[in-house]
Amino acid sequence: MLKNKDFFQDVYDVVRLIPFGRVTSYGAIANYLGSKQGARMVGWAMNASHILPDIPAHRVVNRIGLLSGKHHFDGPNTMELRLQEEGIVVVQNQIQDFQKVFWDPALELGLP
DNA sequence: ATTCTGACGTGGG
DNA sequence: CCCCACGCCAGAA
Repeated sequence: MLKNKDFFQDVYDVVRLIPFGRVTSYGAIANYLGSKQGARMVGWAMNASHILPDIPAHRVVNRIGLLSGKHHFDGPNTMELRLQEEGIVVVQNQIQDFQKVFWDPALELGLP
């Protein structure tokens, strides 16, 4: 994956690769794309992703497994609901067994 | 042009 | 444990 061509597009590509029932973090994606400190941009990319289809933004949370972006979905519980549908347990915006469901692109896909 | 604000993360105190 | 400052960069005011 070449970095800094279309950062947003790269982010979308990675997000699309997140397997069903797994989640990852903004920082993990940023790290995979070579911008270790660019986690904020990943969040910004998600913000713009709501227009695009097939972007499972609900599978992207912050580094501690907190649903920091739930307010950007249709309803206040949409994100949590989608995760629950995939078998992920969420209690008060916090993903349970976060380590188990965590999917690291740099680890699973290999460093670019 | 300048300033501020984030769906973040790390490090220091 | 909590709080704060910094780095990152795209948009909005």
